[in-house]
Amino acid sequence: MGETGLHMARTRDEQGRRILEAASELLSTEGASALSVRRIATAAGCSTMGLYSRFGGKDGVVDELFAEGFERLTDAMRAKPLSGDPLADLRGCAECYRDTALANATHYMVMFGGAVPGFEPSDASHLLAHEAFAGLVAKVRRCTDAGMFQTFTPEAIAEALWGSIHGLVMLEVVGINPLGSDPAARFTRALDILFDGLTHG
Amino acid sequence: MGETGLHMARTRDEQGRRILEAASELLSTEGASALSVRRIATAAGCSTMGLYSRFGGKDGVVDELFAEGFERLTDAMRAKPLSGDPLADLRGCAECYRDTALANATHYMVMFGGAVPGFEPSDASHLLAHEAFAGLVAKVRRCTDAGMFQTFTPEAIAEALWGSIHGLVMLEVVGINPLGSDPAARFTRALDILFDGLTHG
DNA sequence: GTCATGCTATAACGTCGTTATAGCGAGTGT
DNA sequence: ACACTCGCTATAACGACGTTATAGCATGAC
Repeated sequence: MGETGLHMARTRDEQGRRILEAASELLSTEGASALSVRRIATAAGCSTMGLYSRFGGKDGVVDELFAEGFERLTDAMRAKPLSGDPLADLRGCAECYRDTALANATHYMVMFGGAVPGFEPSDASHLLAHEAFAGLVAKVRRCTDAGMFQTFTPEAIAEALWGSIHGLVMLEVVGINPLGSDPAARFTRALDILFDGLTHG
Repeated sequence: MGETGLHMARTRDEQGRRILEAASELLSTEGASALSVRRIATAAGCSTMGLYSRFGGKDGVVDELFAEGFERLTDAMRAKPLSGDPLADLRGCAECYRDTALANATHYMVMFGGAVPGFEPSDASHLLAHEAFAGLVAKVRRCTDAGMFQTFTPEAIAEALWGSIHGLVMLEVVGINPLGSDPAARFTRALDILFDGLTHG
């Protein structure tokens, strides 16, 4: 629950940590619309200027939440132990991605949904996102190295996988479900199709 | 360019049409952040109350843009003539979806990206979205009827396809591209994998 | 002719992100 | 010990936002 990212505990002072924790709590419990400078400052027990002196403004705080979301995603996928079956590991990674995204739906909307109107992630945060993607590429490469996928490069496969997974998760997070079907089963079926295509059926 | 949806020309008066046209123009040229009540009213040549008396507020106008976006999507996909090859038609439908979404990127962000903070589509607009999905299901059913896909029901396949396509398009619209690869080739490769999976490779 | 009704435009309210400003406490040079 | 600078604080203000209240004014009914 309350545990936040690692770097914030290192580089920020007590007040800065309180601000980030208050912002993360607000985002988790009330969504991105609750992320106002005044509300964060009040919850953190300081004035609005506390955000500006430490983070340069609202976007600076949001950028930390953006990074926090990616850290949770990468950490969750990294935490899964590797088995002898690269294919099963990759599938587990996809399921783990979905579980983590749903468990941090409001963070996910900040990361990919443009939930904070003018926000653009910093270069450092973009790098975190890139690292998360690199982890997926590595898991795909284990399959291609084992000769399980023969169509494309690991990077190309990871791109297609990530895009597809992202779309399915995104529709689930925002609650779009034209047929009212079970999202978990829907996700599993989509993975079935994708993996059938990758292993050439 | 300036042509708007059909229903707005029918049911709205001159001023209402001007408001919707100004809003659509603002969305297309400057993005969702330019969609403020005051700016729309000024561009339409009326007072802010003109929006409230006709559309009940900002969300009423945004709901029309939401519907307009779905109409453009369904119209574009319906406009493609059917060939004798259901599989090629379905692929063409997917490519058409991407082309239309990219050509109306700001509309697409309103429809799926939550670009307007508090906006929730009306029931009527939800129905339009459902109809768009039904069109995709019909195109999938032509393939299953021809015995080309044997794994799942047309609805389940359409769900997986739509989610995957949506994710790839969404990442492209917001400019996320970790490897800097060509988006069109990326999209085509993802479709290759999906269709390989559907036809059992 | 008088009244009611509905649309109009203006003004106001509360909130937003951001900036300007003034106060204050710590460190520094002499 | 004292004046001075500097960084951080809190308060207040600015412009813009969505929305609401209000008053003016047209038109139709009787």
